Amino acid sequence: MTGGYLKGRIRREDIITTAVAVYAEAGYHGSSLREIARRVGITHAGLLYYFPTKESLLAAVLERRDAEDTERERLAVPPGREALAHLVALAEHNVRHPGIVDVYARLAAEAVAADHPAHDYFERHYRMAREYATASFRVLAARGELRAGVDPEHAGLNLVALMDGLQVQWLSDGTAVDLVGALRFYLQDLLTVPLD
Amino acid sequence: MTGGYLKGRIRREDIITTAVAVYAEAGYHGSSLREIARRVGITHAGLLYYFPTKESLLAAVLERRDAEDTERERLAVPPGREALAHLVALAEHNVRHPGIVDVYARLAAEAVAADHPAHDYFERHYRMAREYATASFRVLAARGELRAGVDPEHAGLNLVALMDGLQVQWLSDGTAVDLVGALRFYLQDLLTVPLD
DNA sequence: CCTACCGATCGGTAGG
DNA sequence: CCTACCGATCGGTAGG
Repeated sequence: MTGGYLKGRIRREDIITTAVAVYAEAGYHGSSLREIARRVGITHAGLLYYFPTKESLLAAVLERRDAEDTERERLAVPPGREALAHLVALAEHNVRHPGIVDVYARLAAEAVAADHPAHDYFERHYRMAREYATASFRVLAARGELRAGVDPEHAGLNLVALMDGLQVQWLSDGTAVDLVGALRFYLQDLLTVPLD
Repeated sequence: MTGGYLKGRIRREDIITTAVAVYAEAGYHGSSLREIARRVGITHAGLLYYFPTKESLLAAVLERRDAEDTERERLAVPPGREALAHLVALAEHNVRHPGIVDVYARLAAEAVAADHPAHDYFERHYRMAREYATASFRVLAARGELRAGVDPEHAGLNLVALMDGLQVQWLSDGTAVDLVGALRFYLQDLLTVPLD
């Protein structure tokens, strides 16, 4: 009777995917379980059968993102020039999928509040992103591929901040902001060798 | 009988100041007129006597910010090296007043949604900020004070994005992020003369 | 500015 | 998974 389990797993994934879309439109606090459930085609009480609280659904959304990110980035490419090039590729991917960008830009801003249920997640997320970026610049510096005077720590922090900030402006007005071009310019300007 | 008008004006300002604080904690959609009114010491119906809708209060908050910014920045310093140095000073000021940073980081993220009441405000705000930054880099370039190969347009967009992104990380975890140092590093690295 | 109220919506629970 | 419900809260209005 694994059929029952399979159906439940598919339904759970369906709910998470729908939640991502609704969070993108309304933020976490602005989203309702009833709206998410309606799009899935069940009642909000039915949704609570799968996720017992609103917060537990948010946790599941963030866990999925972590799983995807870990698979795509951290394990796939060690810190270095290639990792930075991959980051540009990720930005290109995101530009073609605005929904993904939207959710995390909104959640990150909501979660600066210390009592937000996703606060710890984003604090950890940012710390790891900074360390990964900084490590990449250190590798470049050791190979003499980093322009003289560039501090890996500052460059790493600024890279993560830049990606976030570009996303907000690009979401606000996509026609006025060349997200990928600006990111590529920032990175190439720091290197003494071609980025890719 | 201007006393009545004066009292009303003071009360209005009081409501706006309180709204800024509540928006910082809960965002715009997460804030309630009742909570803002409670802190002011009136009922939510009383608040609606001064601001007939929730949205009209948000508009008043943004208008005040515009007035402050215009006075402090646009008119005071023409685009150029000094304008960039002033931007660092503004960041130093903001770091000492986290509440201000908090509201606008939250609102900007909420307002990427096209139907958000502050959407147009932020679209305009970002466009003007980009133009001001870009103009500053153009002035530097004309004087030979911009490092070779630096595109003023990219540098301007990236400066605005960087400030936004740094603010979110700094709000998330103030102990781990040197906002002013990172901003100063970014700017100094683009110039061939001392920033200040 | 207040009291008193409206319809709508929220997250969550009981019981099946 | 659903029906039916709970207490709480929301923005806004009437009438003073």
